[in-house]
Amino acid sequence: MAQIQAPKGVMDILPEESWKWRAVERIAREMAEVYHFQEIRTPIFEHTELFHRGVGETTDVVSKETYTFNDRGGRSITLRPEGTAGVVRAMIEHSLIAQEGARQKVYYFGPNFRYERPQSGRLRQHHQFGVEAFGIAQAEQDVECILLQMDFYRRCGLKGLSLRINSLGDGDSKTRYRDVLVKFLSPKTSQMSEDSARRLETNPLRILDSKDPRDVEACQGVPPAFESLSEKSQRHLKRAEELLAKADVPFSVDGTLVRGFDYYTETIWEFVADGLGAQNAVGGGGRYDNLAEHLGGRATPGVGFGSGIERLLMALAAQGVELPRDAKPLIWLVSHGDAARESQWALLRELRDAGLAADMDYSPRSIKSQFKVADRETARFCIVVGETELASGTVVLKDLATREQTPLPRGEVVGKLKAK
RNA sequence: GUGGCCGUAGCUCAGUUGGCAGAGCGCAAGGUUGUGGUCCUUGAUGUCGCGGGUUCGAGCCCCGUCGGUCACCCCA
Repeated sequence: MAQIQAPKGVMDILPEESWKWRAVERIAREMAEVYHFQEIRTPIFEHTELFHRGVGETTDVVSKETYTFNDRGGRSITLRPEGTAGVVRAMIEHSLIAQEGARQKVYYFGPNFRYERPQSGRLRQHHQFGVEAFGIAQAEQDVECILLQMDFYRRCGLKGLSLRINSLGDGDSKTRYRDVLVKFLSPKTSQMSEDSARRLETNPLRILDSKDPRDVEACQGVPPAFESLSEKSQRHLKRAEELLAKADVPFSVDGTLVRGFDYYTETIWEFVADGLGAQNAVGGGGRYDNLAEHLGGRATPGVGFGSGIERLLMALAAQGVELPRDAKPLIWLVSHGDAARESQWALLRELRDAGLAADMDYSPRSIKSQFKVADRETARFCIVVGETELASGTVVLKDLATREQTPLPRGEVVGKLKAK
């Protein structure tokens, strides 16, 4: 029988790895809650229309990378390729941003799906930790998100981080910059890649992101985005820079930084980390002041980021960083003889009732083998029972690290271990 | 979607001009019929990714396909 493999580009997170995921998730939740964000969980699929309108029809992610299908009722459904659109939809749907002055700060954790060719740091299912803050237009909110993101990385032990920021400005500034780009690049259309020549019509900002040597050449001397900013947008960017500097956050302003989704306005940013391959961004974000209105809600400013968990773990591994492990100490029950095994089976129940992590081997192996298994399972203590102990109503408690063995009345062992 | 490299035991990998499928690690049992990590002995485990083709004979050559990996594209 042919064996069934996982679909291309997805990853199983096995027990030897899953503890790292839990460590990262724990840190993410702690940081989000310290910054007073609350968790939100939205579905992993939505109506296709949401991403077309929210993320943008002309983005690569939506136009050629979505998992889209008709469900049995004939509705067009798309597996979410990013987290923001669904969160905004939920905010509007549940009237959380319907009132004037409403503010909401939420975080999420979960999978995203993009139909791409897998490579280092790029999968068809990947996971993100993200936050979104609604209702606050001030640059403080942008910087709060950046600080939270950075603290999250630092708490995970990530090194070699660099932060780039830029501003696309409000809607008018963005349109103005678009026109500037078209004017600047149009004479060079013939020297650019076909993709970029096409983007000149559909999504000129994306051309700035191209690594094609022809496009890089064409973009030489391109005017930076901040030259097209309105006065208000300039002030917003200046304020964000000022706040970052005051917080001693190293960053650089990159006037040609752009991001893959159409909804961004004003501040955008990206964190790059050492230890990754060609896909070296661990996370990025930005402001999206027009998105809520664009999706049919009340006009509400918003800002947030998404951070890739796989990439974070990859960078941490490459940097040799150890994440904190929070396993309960394991107690392994060892027995000699059938009667002793029966007795241990009962003790196992008592230990577990007391909330202690305990296990034993149910096959009649030799004592030696039982210890080997205990060792392999990284047990901290063994409780040994044989004929002698059964007869005297005692157990032998062994500390596997020190090899120290102490006989105890059976009735005392649970309490003793609970105290450790 | 395009291109390079790679698919042999659970893992890492050898496998000669086409001629009996291998090693190390891991796993199991034993080395005082009651004590682990080191050491020693013995043992088990394969649809050589899958499907065709060439050949007396294919892990090896050819075609296809699936998967992995890296880069482009794009992004986390």
